[in-house]
Amino acid sequence: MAVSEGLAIGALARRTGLAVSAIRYYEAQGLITPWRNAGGQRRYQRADIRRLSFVMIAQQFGLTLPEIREVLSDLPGNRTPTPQDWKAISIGLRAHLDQRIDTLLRLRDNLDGCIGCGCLSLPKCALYNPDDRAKSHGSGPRYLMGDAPET
Amino acid sequence: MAVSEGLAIGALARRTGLAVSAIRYYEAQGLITPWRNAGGQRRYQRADIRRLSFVMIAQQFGLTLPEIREVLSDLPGNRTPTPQDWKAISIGLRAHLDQRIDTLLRLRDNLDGCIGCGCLSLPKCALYNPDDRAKSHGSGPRYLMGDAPET
DNA sequence: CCTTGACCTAAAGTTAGGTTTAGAAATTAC
DNA sequence: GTAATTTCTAAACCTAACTTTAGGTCAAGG
Repeated sequence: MAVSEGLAIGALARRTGLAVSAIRYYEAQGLITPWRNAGGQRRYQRADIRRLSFVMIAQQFGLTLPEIREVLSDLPGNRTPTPQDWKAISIGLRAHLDQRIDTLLRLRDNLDGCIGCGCLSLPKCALYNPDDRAKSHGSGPRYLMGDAPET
Repeated sequence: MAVSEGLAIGALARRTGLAVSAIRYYEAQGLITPWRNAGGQRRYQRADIRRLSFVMIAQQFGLTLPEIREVLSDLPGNRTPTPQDWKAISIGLRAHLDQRIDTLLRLRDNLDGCIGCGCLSLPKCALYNPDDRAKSHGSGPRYLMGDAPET
């Protein structure tokens, strides 16, 4: 009941909408660092609600958990982040998001070209873009190639 | 050597850039249907190069394999797809892509608002958008909520 | 004919991001 | 003070999209 006892994991879960198991998992991934009370239970700061909200938003933008950890590492470790701190890392997110949008717009333009020519798989097809790193994660084929021009 | 013996799986792999194992996997998922030669080996049509190229492109757009199978089911089964057939299903892809882009643009606008206010996690924060289905697949938290206004 | 390389199947392994389970200990509620 | 919740850890399980492995078979070159 004392003011500075912090939130239990269940309370944090209710405040963020995350599952308790997800919060523990994020801790294992280094995204959040609670302290322990006398009985060994995790206790969280109120600022951690915001931290986890940020994690969820960044996931919507397609960041992996290691990437999010990286972004969060720019927050000050020694004090509660201020709105300015959050603003700073949000600008980084914005850059990431812009890049994803650009990639998709490029894909769309290329697809328009392909719709026009009906090709989809010719070597000259603009959808041949080996450098696209917008894929969700770890799977999928290596590159995009195609047919010989005839056929 | 005969004209209509079809491509062996290794040849198809080289033509598409996919791994042999991936092509077999796609078959198991119903994305491609080779026939078998006398010795039981898979043989593919030249049109399958294009089919697999389409699979790869659709994956870049974030479609799952079941979704891609669904899209491909609109191709004629009884004959080799024409450029017009491909054009028709590419237009469907285009719609899917447009929707993804719209979602990201909306997220970006909301993030801009949040950068402005420095909030990121207030209930009134526009990033609270439970209806976003643009997430890559099957994982991630349920909804986005936050902090009480103070703190 | 024989060897080598391509191909076969089935099953297990991989990564990301979690969830579920089991059994025990801490907290809270009455 | 006891019962009902929570929480704890560790390990197993889950899905998607593949890859790897193991133990054989097929096909092509010399």
